[in-house]
Amino acid sequence: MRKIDLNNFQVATSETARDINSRIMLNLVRKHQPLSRADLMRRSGLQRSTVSVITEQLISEHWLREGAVGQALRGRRPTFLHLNENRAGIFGINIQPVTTDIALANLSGHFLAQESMPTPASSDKFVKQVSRRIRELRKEHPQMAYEGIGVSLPGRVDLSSQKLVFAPNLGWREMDLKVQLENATGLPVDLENAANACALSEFWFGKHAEVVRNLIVVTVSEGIGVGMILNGQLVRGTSGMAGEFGHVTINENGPKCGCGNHGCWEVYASNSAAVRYYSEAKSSDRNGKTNSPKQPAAKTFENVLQLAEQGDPKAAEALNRMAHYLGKGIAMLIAGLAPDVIVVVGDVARAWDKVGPIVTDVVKQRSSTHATTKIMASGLVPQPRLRGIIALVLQRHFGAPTTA
Amino acid sequence: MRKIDLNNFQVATSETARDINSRIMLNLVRKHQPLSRADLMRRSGLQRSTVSVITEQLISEHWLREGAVGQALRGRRPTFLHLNENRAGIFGINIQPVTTDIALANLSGHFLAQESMPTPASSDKFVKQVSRRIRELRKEHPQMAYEGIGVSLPGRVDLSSQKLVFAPNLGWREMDLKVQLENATGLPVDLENAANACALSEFWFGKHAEVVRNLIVVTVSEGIGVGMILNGQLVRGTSGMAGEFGHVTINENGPKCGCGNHGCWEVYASNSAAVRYYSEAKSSDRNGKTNSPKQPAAKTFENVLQLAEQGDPKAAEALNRMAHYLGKGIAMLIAGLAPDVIVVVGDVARAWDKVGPIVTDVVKQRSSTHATTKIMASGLVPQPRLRGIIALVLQRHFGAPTTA
DNA sequence: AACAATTAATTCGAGGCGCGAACATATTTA
DNA sequence: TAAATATGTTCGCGCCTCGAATTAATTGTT
Repeated sequence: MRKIDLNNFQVATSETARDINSRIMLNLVRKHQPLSRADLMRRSGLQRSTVSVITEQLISEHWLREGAVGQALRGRRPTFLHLNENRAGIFGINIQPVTTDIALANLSGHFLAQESMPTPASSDKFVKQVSRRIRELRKEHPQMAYEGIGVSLPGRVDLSSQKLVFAPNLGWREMDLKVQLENATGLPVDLENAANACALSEFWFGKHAEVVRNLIVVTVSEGIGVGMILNGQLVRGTSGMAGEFGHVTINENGPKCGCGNHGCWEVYASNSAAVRYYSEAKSSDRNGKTNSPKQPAAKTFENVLQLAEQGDPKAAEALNRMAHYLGKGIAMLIAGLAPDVIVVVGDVARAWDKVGPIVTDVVKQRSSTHATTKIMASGLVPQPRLRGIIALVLQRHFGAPTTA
Repeated sequence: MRKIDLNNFQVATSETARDINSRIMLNLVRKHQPLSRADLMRRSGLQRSTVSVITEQLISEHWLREGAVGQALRGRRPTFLHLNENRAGIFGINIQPVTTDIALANLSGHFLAQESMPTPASSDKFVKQVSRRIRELRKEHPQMAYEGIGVSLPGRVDLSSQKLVFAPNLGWREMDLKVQLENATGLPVDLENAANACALSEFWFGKHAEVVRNLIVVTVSEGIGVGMILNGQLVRGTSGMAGEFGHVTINENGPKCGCGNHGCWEVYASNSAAVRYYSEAKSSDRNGKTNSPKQPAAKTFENVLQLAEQGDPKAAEALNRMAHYLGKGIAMLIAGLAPDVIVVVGDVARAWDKVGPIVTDVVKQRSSTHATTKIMASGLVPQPRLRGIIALVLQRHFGAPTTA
């Protein structure tokens, strides 16, 4: 149960009940469509009359549309209701150090357009290029009602100022991306950390989305990010800094991390770590017997994955070590937060047949508690960052209304 | 923003708005009392007429009572409103391995009675003794309207079955304490883990309670427990197992923990750890030069605290080490969850002048993020477990209503 | 002492909303 | 063709908040 926030509450008006119930109905249609008014009545527990009125209102506001007439063994046939998917067009932007993706999605999270471009060197150029592309896309899809823009970032967004802070991998300096992009496009902009976006993606579009209320996403790339859904909502912490479990110290005397400390989790379990493990194994080989003079170089994690796939034992060993440490960190998350599901996102998910069992083993060995967390690799939801960003904007209409 | 849980939602009725607004008003009075109807109007933003009607209703339901007439420079004088503290009597029971506390509190969290007894050896005896004592207390305070019983436990409570599980320090076997106690007393019973209870206590009665929405309590005794308030509500995780950060591995090769693993955080930072550090230092002395033949024995953490207070260097060193490891774990919590406040509860809080600075140092050294978490010792709220248990029951009436 | 100004609190009609019964519509079965 | 059954709509009732008007109580001014 939530405590009422007396510094930021909202009283109920005469329209509050309608707001609550129409959101519930909208969600029921989203989940179970197609659905008749009678179905909605049964699933919601509202009166037939109430359902009728709310449905009429939602249709007039273009949230729902009537579809085909269904079958019935006896009696009048039901008129099916559907989400009007074009009611809200959402732009999703996924900024990563090298590449930036832009997508246009509808209410169902389906992409109407998707494209990539090199990430501009400065935020000014970014705003210019992206806003031009968005103007063009709007012209190409004039039938949509545009809701807003969601941006996934490889860093943290300060909650109060909505400015980008702490994004070491991106060269941009602290800046007000939100206001600039809003001014350039005329659409409302929401910023969100990439790990949080992935968590939202799994939470709204994942296969377990229907039952799970506590879910954690671990994004593994050059670093490690954690996005947490607890009690059915995103955990952002003070000023949006929550989720930096990647910088929890695993070993004080470990290698130095980009954050300035030593032996952070991401130093041991990120893609970069696997590459390091591989090259270390290689060089130790050179120092000893050169039993494999033709051993190929692995400059990227992609290489390591491929080599492991091809049966290279050193690459497999590097993956093993990475998986081992991944398991340690995940064990920490399970002990402390006991989520229903932990989803691993990133290139490593492609080798989950090898990595997954090791992670599970390490976790099993360390879990004394009765927690029954499922660990799985992403892949069910393609483009998790973009999808999550869509979900972020989606929440405005499908999320629980803010009452009290 | 929360996602609506379609497996467990609540539609709005015509009374929903009243429910929301009267809870808001109840909370406003709780925080700012005494308060006039006009004050409530200004603070809530509701219409004067609405405030008047809701006030009348809350008075007729005995939640509020009218008090003195206030002063005003001009115009009619306001009639002050107060919480009717006796509207709800709540029994708080704090079970610990050795001692069990029973308290009777009113709506304000003030104790009308408080007593202790040795913890019974079995749950059957516990139910018998406690329910008899509660019957007697009810007779002694016949003016109260009794709301329920809250029980703080040194273990985890399974969310779905509401049974006590995973309480290694308590000798009782897995059992249905809730139902037994409800049958014996006729009052509704809520069970909660002790760390969670402390978190609730700080959240509802602590000095920062008015502004903070993300708060973590670390309870330090024989083990370490963590209670988390995130997004203004308790995080219990799947089936109530969240918060076992005490069993996160700090050092794989460390001493064995009661949970079966090695080198858990609580092996390094609990009271028991400090006692171990002290006795290790002592024995190493014996092996070397016996420079302090009269060095006293320290069998309990209490001893270590006293010795450190008296200037014993070995005891101070033991506390230092404990503080150091406490800092490591707290740094993990800050990196991952970025709460506004972390409160340390337990005997160690009494030595916070020595322990606090060390903890802060370790955290500062490790925090690369911009999180601005305050770390403090408890002490502001006496009897945190009992108070938290009161808060747990309090939430039924003062918490946000469950809408959608 | 009388009256205006000011603030507190109540009253009352209007409009939004959900409830539930009655009614209209549509289809199958006897 | 009539009864049975299911979907969907209409309408009056009661609950709720809003906002204007009204009553109540107090101070300052003339």
